[in-house]
Amino acid sequence: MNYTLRQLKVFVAVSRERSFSQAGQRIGLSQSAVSHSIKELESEMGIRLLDRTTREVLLTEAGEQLASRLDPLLDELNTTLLDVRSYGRQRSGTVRVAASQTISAHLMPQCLAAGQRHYPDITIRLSDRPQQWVLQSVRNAEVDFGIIIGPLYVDDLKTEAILDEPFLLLCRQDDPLAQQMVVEWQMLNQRALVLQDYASGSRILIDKALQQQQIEAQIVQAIGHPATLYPMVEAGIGISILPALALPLPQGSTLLVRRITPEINRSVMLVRRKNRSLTPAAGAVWEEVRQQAQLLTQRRTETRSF
Amino acid sequence: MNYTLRQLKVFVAVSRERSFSQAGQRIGLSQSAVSHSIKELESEMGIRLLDRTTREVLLTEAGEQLASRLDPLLDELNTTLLDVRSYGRQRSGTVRVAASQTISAHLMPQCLAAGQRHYPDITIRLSDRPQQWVLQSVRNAEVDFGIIIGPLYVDDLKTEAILDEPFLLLCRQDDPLAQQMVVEWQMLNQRALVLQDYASGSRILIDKALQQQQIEAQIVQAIGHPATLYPMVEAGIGISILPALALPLPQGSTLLVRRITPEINRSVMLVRRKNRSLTPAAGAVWEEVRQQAQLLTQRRTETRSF
DNA sequence: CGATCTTACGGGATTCGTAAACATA
DNA sequence: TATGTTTACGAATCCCGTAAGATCG
Repeated sequence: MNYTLRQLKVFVAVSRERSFSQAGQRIGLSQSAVSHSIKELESEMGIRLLDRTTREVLLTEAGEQLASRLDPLLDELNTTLLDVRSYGRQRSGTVRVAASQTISAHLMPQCLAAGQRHYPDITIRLSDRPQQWVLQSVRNAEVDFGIIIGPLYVDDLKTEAILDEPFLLLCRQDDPLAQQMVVEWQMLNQRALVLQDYASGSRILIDKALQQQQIEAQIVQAIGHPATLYPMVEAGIGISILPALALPLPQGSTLLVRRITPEINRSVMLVRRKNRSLTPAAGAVWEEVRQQAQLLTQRRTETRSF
Repeated sequence: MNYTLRQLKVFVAVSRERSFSQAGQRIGLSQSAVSHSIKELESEMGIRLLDRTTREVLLTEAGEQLASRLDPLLDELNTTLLDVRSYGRQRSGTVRVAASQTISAHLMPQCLAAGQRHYPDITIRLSDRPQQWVLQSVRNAEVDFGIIIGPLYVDDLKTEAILDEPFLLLCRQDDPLAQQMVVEWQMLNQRALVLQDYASGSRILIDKALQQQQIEAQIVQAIGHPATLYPMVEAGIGISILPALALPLPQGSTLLVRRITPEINRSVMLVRRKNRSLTPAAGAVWEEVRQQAQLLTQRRTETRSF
């Protein structure tokens, strides 16, 4: 059986209007096209559906039966398609994002705010977790997407770097290194370091940098949360290395920040399941985060700060 | 919104098969056609419905939603169309036929038998009524069609003559007219006639014939049912004029039948509402009656009887 | 490297509209 | 005769299939 949706729509239109020409006008077809469609539908049904004279168009018994059943069906079909389409346009629902702690604390707040502003109907649920958990959450589809620290190769997920920034030195004002505007990695040799632990994606990058620069590391503390670094350094337990995102320093801090050369960068990366579409809402949030990161980069370039 | 039934069918097929090529094979389309259909549907929906790699095809959230709602809908749509089509092919149900009494008694029995044989699922309900009631029943759609006696012009109904037959003379063996094989109308002048009443369509035709032949009518009895004519004539109350269909004579009758010249014909006509389709079953019965009439004509010609 | 989807493009079927023919009240 | 449907036919569109290209595992 080979019927067309158009034929059915035409038939329903005619059965409502009781006129070929008016039905055609209603659905944007010429009278002849309507006639042809009906004729073909009848031929495929093997039965006359409409009794037509020049004065009136009447439904046959079969036509009556078809029209009465087709009418609500086509309606529901249309509703279904409209629903799905509106779902496609829809920017609402809950979007789950997982991010490591530095990012959660320093990039996400702006993103959440901007997200609320642009998409009032989207609820963003942010989970701050160790980097490895973030990846796992993405793999398990527990979250729509994640934000991690790179460079990092994850070949079963789709990643996109959205921000590049240098690692910086954090020290007290009375530290010898404070004298220089730019510090060399070598100068960190044998110095006591307070670093984040491996829950942070940054830590492994710092390890790699120290190794590459052949610094003998004296890591006196490995901290879980980056905010704890400040009081540690302030207390003179050691100096620290932190990413630009950890700035600005907390209110009233007397610590100093210095560039380190050669510059070692880390990147912030969005990550999501490979070959899987995001929900429309998640897609919107993904874009929002990317834009916020881009905005941050711009602002840094303009002010020549980190 | 401009979606095609084919696109929807293709999508449902793909969502079931989880493969473009297999879906294509299933519904008789090439892989590329499937791809194109899906792409177009997605573009019209404004959202990706399927996440596809070379290894697997997965439904997105929107796709899942669409597929789950579309699947039963298309099923029901198909069922509806099949129902109507089978109704079109269907030769069952009740067909209501109205016929005047002569016809009910002498043509319809064979038609009913043949109808039962050819269409065991069709129930034919025959109503025998005066001619005027037959027409009214057809107009009111109380019956699917009627059978009347003509010639008769009915311009608000559609008529079709299916049988022509002469009026014949009915008399006793000892009647003077019995001597002749062919009787002239003139010979009926001043004779006592026993005729049907005006409930029969024939009566008015006989009146007309008598008038045309300038016969002075001496109608001694006007009978309701034709079967009553025989005992009347047998009893010597008068002679009668009856249509060929009223033959053969009842068992054991001693009466004779003679042609009358010039031959005056009546016709049997099918009649139904103008510009209205018959139900399939009624159409089948209509054809059956016509064929039976044709068969009767043939048999008469072959046997050279009336 | 094999299996699968996507894209490009030519050909064929479908379908549309104009206009004339036809039918009916 | 006026209104509305059917038919004929040229034209535009749509859709399919082949085949080459791209991608993923």
